[in-house]
Amino acid sequence: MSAEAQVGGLLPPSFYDRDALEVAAALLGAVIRRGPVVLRITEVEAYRWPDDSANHCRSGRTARNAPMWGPPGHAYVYLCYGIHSMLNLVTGPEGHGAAVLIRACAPLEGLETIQARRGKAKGPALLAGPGRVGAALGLDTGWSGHPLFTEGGLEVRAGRPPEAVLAGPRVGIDYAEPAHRDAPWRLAAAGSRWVSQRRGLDRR
DNA sequence: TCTACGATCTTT
DNA sequence: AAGATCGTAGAT
Repeated sequence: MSAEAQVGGLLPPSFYDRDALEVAAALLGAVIRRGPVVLRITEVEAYRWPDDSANHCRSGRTARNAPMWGPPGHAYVYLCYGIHSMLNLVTGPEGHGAAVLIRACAPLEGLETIQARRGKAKGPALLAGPGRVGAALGLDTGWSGHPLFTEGGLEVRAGRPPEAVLAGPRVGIDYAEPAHRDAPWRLAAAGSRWVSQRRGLDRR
């Protein structure tokens, strides 16, 4: 069976219209496509609403996080450390500031394009780490707010979920309150090579 | 306006 | 252990 045959239809906005942690779990195994590049999601983090002190929306609406407050099923892309374009998928009803960060993917198609977009970057972990996912898809902040359920743009499609899932604390949010910093809101496909910073993840 | 720093990744 | 690299948010 080809990789293409495992790719389902576009996920509708209703798919995203629930708690970010639920959506995160359901997104493992789903497929992201932009042009020739097709990726399978292997690692995600939920940024929930309300009551999540690691969430970009924790202190209200800003120009940057505006898409997170909007309707579900849209991209939220922001620049991190001046270098990395981070892809999030907006969840929950309009008015809730929640999203799922895509942390890692397995490449299905478009390896040549991905390779070209890597530039001089080295290392075997091609798509482990949210910065690399953004780079592989050729994203920048101009994609923030883009719908994910329309043909031909940035598409998210149904896929086959993993057999087992790992969970652990989210990465890089030491500033959050302990309850949120330690919450196991990071999920990954067990046994996948395409998972970043494997430490701290346990079978749930 | 100014300043500190971040949901990162690589190299040393 | 630290550098690259810059937009954003909160303070002034």
